[in-house]
Amino acid sequence: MTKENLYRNPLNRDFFERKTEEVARQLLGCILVREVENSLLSGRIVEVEAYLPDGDPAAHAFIGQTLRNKVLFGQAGFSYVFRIHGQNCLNVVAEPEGIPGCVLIRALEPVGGIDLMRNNRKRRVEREEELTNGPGKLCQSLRIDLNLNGVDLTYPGSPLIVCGSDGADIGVVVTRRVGITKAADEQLRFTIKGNRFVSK
DNA sequence: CTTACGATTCCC
DNA sequence: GGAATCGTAAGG
Repeated sequence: MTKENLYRNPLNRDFFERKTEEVARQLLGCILVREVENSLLSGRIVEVEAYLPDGDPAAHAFIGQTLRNKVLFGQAGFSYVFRIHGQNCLNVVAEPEGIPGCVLIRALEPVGGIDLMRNNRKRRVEREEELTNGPGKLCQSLRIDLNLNGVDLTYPGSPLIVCGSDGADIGVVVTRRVGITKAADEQLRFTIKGNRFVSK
């Protein structure tokens, strides 16, 4: 399969309809592809965090369904985009319908459209790592905002999809989640070992 | 309507 | 170390 076709061939919904932690691990190495104005911006997922559907005080679903988080309670394989501290964050919905687990995409290794990513950033970016080594940064670089909340990431025609891993052998490191105050001790952050695009 | 609050980023 | 940032939820 050519590279071009590979990046337009998203994962099936079955992939996402599993335990949140399992989806988080398996997402490492997968390619996030954003289509904007006939251009493709893409990156390999190198850092994620799981937010569990039950008894996880740090999860947005913990307080029950609201207008903001309702997509979490729907089908797996959809995007959940929210804004915090003036920045956007991208999540992928996991688990069968009605069970509100999700995976936060925290960092990417840029694959395609790197010049465009630089243009999309508000600040001038020198090092390539700074383009996508944080949840807010990668959303800026890929132009992901609240308009992309609730997008079907498994539909080939979507402006945002997730494609399969290239199959490269990776080591996975598990740590505590970062940047949160509640349930911060849970070992729910997964990163690709040694990858330089993992956030600091 | 008002207010408090972050799953962040950037600058000093 | 601290300011900027802004949509959301909850309370008056």
